[in-house]
Amino acid sequence: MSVRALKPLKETQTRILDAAEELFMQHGFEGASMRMLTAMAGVNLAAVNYHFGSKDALIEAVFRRRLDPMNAERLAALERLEQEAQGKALAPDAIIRAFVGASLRMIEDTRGGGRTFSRLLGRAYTEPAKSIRQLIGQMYAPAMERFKAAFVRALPELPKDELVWRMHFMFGTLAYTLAATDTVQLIAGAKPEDRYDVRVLENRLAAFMSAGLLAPLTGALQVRIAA
Amino acid sequence: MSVRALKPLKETQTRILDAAEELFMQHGFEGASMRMLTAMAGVNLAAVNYHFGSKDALIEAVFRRRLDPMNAERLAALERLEQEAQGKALAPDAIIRAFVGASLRMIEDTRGGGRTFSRLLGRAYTEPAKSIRQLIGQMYAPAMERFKAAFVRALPELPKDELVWRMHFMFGTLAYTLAATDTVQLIAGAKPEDRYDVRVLENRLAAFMSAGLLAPLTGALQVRIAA
DNA sequence: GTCTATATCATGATAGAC
DNA sequence: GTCTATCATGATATAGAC
Repeated sequence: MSVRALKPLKETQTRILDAAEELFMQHGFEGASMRMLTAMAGVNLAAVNYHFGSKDALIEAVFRRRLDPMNAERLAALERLEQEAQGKALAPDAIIRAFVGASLRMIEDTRGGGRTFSRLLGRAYTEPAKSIRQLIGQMYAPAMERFKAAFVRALPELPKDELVWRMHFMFGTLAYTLAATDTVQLIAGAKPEDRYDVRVLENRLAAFMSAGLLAPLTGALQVRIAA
Repeated sequence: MSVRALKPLKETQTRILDAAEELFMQHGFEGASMRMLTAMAGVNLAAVNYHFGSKDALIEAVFRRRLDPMNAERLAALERLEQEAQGKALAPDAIIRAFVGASLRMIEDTRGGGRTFSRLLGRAYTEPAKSIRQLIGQMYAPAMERFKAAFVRALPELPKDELVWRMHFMFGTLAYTLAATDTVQLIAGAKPEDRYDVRVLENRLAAFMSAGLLAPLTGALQVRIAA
């Protein structure tokens, strides 16, 4: 056994990021103080400023650590679908699953903190602080453009602005589901210690979203198309 | 003109509530300090504690002022529908509109602060502080029970736990839409000063939600029904 | 890289004069 | 009811020893 094994298993930065993830999720970005955070991580109060520069920079690092790989995974899934389709239009349901799957798979990662992060992420979408919403918006922008283009090709008859709204609705459904994973499973009668059955949840979500995305254009909506 | 007209138009409590609504929406509950808040309201720092007792009690008052009438309106709309139907099952779309309409009508109220509150409300659903989610959960509970019962009668063939999930998804769609009213209209190409066309938004939302609620049960979901 | 100690400032709450 | 003044606490950030 090397000497390193006696030291803390994780590097200081990682332990700070893990603690920050947990505490930002529980108490919000303003509610979680650097004192709470460094205490949980088992590091000195000054360590955050040394390694990250400031609390704001730490917040950005927390998101970047998970979001960059997640969006890369999303885009890879979409590109794989498009290659398999060989030029044919994709099924909307498949596009939805490519987008949603990356988020849901993170819920399963209880040990690595992915589940904690997914709840944090769900909350961040409606975070009051403009800087945080901008930050997340920037990280998502490239993936969102690609998925929008895929939906446009899959649903050429759906008006573009209607598509934007429906993508927005789908995003809200996902965000809220991520944020409230604890609440839902209680409502649905599961015990807190139950592991999520992510595949069933993906089926539920995809069914709901697909139907909503493909909803008929009726009434006042159709008037706008005629015009 | 009476002497009263020369004094501030609104009572102190009201002005505090209005300022709190605005600042809680912009900066969150922890981020908005009592100093910011009393400065905006044009009242003394000590006024909050005098009139409400504490910051937490103020938060509760902010929600109660709008949420109690809103849920009463919701329930009244549902009961009116049921009376008109004279025992027949309601259309799911009509139930959805009864629930959603009360929230959306609040968006139109730019002058009275309803729109500000609706954005605050959308964010509060994913608020980290447990006390606030509990507070809102309690205020919503009676209405939620009644609407769930209405959905059960309208969709007897839909399994109960599936209904709970779909109500959850609908709630998320609405919450996110309320929280991001500013973002969406920019995405959709509207100018910030445009007033919302709430009837069109209600049609969009109802179309999406109805389709999602009535989505076919396929694949893994159907396995669960057979079991 | 890690620690202690501290600077500087903002917070929620309250006591007590008016 | 409204004000001023103040308390006790906790916040982020940093300087400087080790």
